[in-house]
Amino acid sequence: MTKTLYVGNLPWKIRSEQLQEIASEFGEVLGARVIIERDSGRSKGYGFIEVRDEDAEKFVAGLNGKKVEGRELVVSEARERNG
DNA sequence: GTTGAGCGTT
Repeated sequence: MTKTLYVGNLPWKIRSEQLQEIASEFGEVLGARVIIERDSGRSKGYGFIEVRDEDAEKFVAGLNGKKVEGRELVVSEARERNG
């Protein structure tokens, strides 16, 4: 089973592939997705990662507050899209 | 050439 985590406070330059590499140091990242504005092509400054449900707590503990490009990431379990 | 709390584009 997998769990989706919300990742906020991302630097503007960060993309999905960067996010996956950053998160991969805490475990296996099954998927990463940084929200990019369709109009401007720039990052919204937050994204989501998909990880093992059993590893989700480790990602939250590791990524939350992690310094990336001089900014601390904010990680928590993502909300449900249908809600 | 900018900005900074939040929860998902085509």
